[in-house]
Amino acid sequence: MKEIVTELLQSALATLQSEGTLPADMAFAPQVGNTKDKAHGDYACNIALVAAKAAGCPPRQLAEMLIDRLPASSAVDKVDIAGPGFINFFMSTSSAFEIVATILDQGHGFGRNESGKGESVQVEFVSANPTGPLHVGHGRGAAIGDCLCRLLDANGYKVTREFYYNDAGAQINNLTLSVQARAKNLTPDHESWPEDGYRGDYIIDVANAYLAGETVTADDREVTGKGDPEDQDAIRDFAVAYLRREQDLDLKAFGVEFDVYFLESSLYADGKVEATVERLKENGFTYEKDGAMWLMTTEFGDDKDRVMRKKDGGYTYFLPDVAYHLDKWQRGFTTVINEQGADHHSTVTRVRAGLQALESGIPKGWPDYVLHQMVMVTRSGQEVKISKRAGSYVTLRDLIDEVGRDATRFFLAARRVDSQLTFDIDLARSQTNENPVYYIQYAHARICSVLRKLADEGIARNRSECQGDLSLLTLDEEKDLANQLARYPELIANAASQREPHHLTHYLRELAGQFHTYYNAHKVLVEDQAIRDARISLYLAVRQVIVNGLDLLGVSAPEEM
RNA sequence: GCGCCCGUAGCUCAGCUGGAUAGAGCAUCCGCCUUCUAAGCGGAUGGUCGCAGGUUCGAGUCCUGCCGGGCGCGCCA
Repeated sequence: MKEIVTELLQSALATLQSEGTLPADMAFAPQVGNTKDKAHGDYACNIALVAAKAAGCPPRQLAEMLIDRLPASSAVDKVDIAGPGFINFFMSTSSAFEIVATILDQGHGFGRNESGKGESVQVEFVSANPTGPLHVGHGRGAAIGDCLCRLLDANGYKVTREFYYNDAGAQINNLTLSVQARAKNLTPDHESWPEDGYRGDYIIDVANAYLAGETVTADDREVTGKGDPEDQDAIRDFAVAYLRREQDLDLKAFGVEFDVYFLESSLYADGKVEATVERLKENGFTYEKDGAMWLMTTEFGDDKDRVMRKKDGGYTYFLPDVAYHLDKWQRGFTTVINEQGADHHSTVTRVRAGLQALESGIPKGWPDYVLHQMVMVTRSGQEVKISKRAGSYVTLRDLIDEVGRDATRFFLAARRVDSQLTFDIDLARSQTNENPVYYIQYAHARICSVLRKLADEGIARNRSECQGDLSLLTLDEEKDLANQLARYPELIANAASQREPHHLTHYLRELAGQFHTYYNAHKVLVEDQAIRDARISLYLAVRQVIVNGLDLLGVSAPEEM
């Protein structure tokens, strides 16, 4: 619909250019927007204000000339000039409902497009260290990352979900020492408790399982506890496997699946870390100082150079990170999105700098980052403290167990990634209209309920069949609904390209609201069968879009509540 | 101190690449079930968009400086 208006305007602009009113050597791209106020019609365009200077006449006068040159279209009822020179389009009622047939025809495909042309995109998200269960912050990353993947898929991209498993380095040693300490029955207040050790109770569970000789089976490995509190290698292997299994279970409970688990240790095993170091040295961006090897990241916009190899010979986390991203590039991903917590934002410049220093033809701003801000959890208006090191924190699993997967996913994806998120447990649990998840699901269930009622009367409606004369749909609520439905494909395109999944939650809340309004104001199962059939078609279209939208969020659409 | 993010109704938040009179939900107040699920709907109240400048036909949106909050500033990740 919006495309039609755009085409009409383009035609009129071209005419004005050929007439010499507008310069022929300039390009004019009319922006057609949705109106906020119905008095302004269905669509509005500001091109007359934008191009007024080029035309050398007042905006309103230019608008008038444009309107005179708009080709005739049955989709447009009326065109007005308003305010300083906006062109308002009032679409015909009949054209507004064409979307209903389109939706029912396309079904689950409605809203999807092929703009990605099958390009391979990799999204890395969660990537939690195997040093503890996933917490709410990881949950936000999982909800956003997974929704982003679904959105990209809906836009015709070939998506690879990847989890970077940091199974080497200092934090793993720290984990090993912590489990060892617990295996020796030490408590965090003991004088020989490891400095910065993980104090959480889950470490006790790991230690006990290790001592008991339990066998843990994670998705990619199976390890049996050796039971020897002195064998650090055995403890490390067991602890990593144990926590990896826990995270697998957390993610499964959340309904998030990854295509690739990439092990940091494999970068060492495959010589990719060394190769990266060599390359950086060859390119002349390294130097020795204070017994360490530094990378000249300041050459690429960092505020200071960074240590890449420590005095003790080990690498800092960011060197393997660079090797890892080179590997991503070499695997052919021209678009890579890293979804992380904003507390890691300092890595962005570093990793990009390291990649530039490789001089491997990687573009400057590569890869993309989506950084989400912190999550605060509240219960009864009180903040529930999250402190991983201290061990008293809300795990993702706790949340899922308490409020359910649907509400957890929805709430964690419902805010702009840029702003901090308050997760209100009471709200997420509530089964009232304050809770957007239930509100939306209820709209879906209501439609299903009406269809059941209809079926009881012996009338079966195929979920994808458009029946009835849509021209009988003349109510304001019906047109509003149709317009909202028509907006969906554009929303999917924008949410993906802007990497802003939260738009989806807001859209669905609005759609559900409009549906409830309509449902309450007008009965659908009316005597007049022609009207009934047309309204049911509209219902089916609403249901389809709710299903499609919730699916992109990974939230279920129950048929009854 | 430096860097990044945020500041919109009493509360939680939208505001789509600057566009018309700034929008929802909750809370508060007033209404609606002999009608397809009241887990719902309608109406009312509620704002100097943190503050001050600047850019332009037009700024919640862009720029600068302050104020307030979060995060980061490791040879941790």
